[in-house]
Amino acid sequence: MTTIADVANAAGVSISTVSYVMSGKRTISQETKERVERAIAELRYSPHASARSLASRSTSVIGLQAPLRSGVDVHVVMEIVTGVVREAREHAYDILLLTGDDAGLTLAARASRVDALLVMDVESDDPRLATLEQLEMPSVLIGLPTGAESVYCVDFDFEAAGRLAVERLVALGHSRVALFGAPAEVLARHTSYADRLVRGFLTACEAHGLEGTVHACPSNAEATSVVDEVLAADPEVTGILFHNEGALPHVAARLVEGRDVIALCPADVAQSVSGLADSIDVPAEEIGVTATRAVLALLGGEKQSHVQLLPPNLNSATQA
Amino acid sequence: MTTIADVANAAGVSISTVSYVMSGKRTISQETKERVERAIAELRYSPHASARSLASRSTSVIGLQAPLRSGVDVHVVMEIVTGVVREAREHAYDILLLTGDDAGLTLAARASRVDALLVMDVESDDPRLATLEQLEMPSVLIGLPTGAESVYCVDFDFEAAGRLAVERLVALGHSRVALFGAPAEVLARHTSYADRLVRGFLTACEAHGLEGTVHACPSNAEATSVVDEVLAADPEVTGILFHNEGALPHVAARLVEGRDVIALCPADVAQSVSGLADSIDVPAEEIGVTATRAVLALLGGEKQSHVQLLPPNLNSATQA
DNA sequence: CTGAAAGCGCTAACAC
DNA sequence: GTGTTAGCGCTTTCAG
Repeated sequence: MTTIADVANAAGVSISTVSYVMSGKRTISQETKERVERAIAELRYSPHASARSLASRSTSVIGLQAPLRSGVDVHVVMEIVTGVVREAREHAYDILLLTGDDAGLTLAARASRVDALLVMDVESDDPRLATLEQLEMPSVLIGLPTGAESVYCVDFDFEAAGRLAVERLVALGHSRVALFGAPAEVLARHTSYADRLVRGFLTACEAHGLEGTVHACPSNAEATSVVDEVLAADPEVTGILFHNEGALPHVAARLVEGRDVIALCPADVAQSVSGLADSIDVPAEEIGVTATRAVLALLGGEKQSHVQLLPPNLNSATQA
Repeated sequence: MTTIADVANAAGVSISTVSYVMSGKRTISQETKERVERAIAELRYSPHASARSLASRSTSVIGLQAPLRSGVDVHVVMEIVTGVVREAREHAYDILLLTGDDAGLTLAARASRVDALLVMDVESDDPRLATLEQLEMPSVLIGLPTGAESVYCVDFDFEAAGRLAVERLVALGHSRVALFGAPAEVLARHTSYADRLVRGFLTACEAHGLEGTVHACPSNAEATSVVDEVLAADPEVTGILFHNEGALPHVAARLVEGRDVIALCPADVAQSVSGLADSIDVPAEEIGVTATRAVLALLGGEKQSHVQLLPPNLNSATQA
């Protein structure tokens, strides 16, 4: 293992000079700077992460709690994680994957393994909020718990998306609409995004004097029976907001017969299903990037708003 | 921040005693042991990870290179990662998520950020093999590059799965069979598992004197046109091995008309699609667990075989 | 513009 | 059975 001392020797300078060349925290003559950089390159030196964090009291690691639990939309999760990792690496940060429970956060934080925390799969009344408070470590939620003013939150604006969808369906002339959403288990634990979508949807229905119903939906082929039942029970439902990427390919065909379906999912998924009226993109990777930027800003001591919601956009099929 | 010195003070012992109580590396009297443990609990002490790794020259972190690139089967990737994280945590190891490129490995390894590496999305002739060699860090591939005797590899035995499927189709009486597999891009870069499945499939076809063809398949609704074309061009194809989880729900219906389809995918996915002849389970989470165990064994200095392939099992629909 | 040296919090000899 | 102490490799004062 080559250390900073090896580099100092090779370059004929002191250890601190090498350190300062790397950090740029003090002015170095062009000449010594080059000598040091050459030595670094020749020796393929790269500083020992633990030694550095011990001395500097920071790790350049962000802890990420990603949902490895059932019911979540794997595709979206993966894209968010991709965004997080990409943005973090761009700023020389690494991502430590934490387990989903409360202990995952606590362990990483208390052992000073990470500089900050990024928490996914947030529930409306999330038990981890209290934990985060205690840890007093910079942290950002991907999601939006109810009445959370103190924490930092980043997410797609599912509530606005619900409203937008209803407004579009109204414009298309529908008077009975239905939301097919997350699996029952996700709704049952009041996952933040599912709650907010439902709220936006129902609020808008009320505002427009529509009848709107909400239906949990399994993420696989079983979705077909749910859809069939609902539509059989109420054939007047002609406008549909569909928010379940896993189920979509199974039900797309029977859904669009004489109806308008707005799919809420990543753009590529929507594209692969034909016959949809419109779609609203879930910008998953962008969520990850934005959340990571928020964390980095926090670490940089920048002030910022506590809640950042990415606005929904309607992709009109007729315009394409 | 509470340090080991605080604990030592509170318990009225030396810091080394505290250290030894935690590691169990020397015998401690029951009494002092309890005093120390009480102090640890009261102070909520947890050792500083960087300080520990600096002194002990090990991090308790495993670097994981997961594929965040297109074409891969997100569902399977997620399950593998789940298995990895779970097994790692069970042994007090954390997972650092590395970017997919060559630099990701090198950076983490040279900075001593990790004790070992776990590499996913392996290609038959993977450029990272050379890199890994140089790094001389314990590492395990999830996949099986061609002619790799020196590295450690864990994976599902896709080649055997290909043979097994053909044998089953033969037993069902088919004489013309087709494999619908990974997207073209995945095949093009010779992803290890795709290559091996094709090899097993074609080998077995030859052995049984069958005509077998292989077709790349997009992971979305576009798969339908591929399937339609192939089946239109050769209506005699009655036995099918389908290895593309993303495409399966789109094509299942039209595929099974008068044919037998064996799906190669995680059990829950297969279950949600009806009308299949049989399925072969891809035990994704188990792959993750097994690979992690291999890494841990390596770290523990245990000898083990270089290649571990999980055998395929046929789930007969008729037996269910 | 550069060096010397004091820690960062822990592990693991080396003492007794 | 327990304490003392020399590092681990780096950052950052303090001193020129």
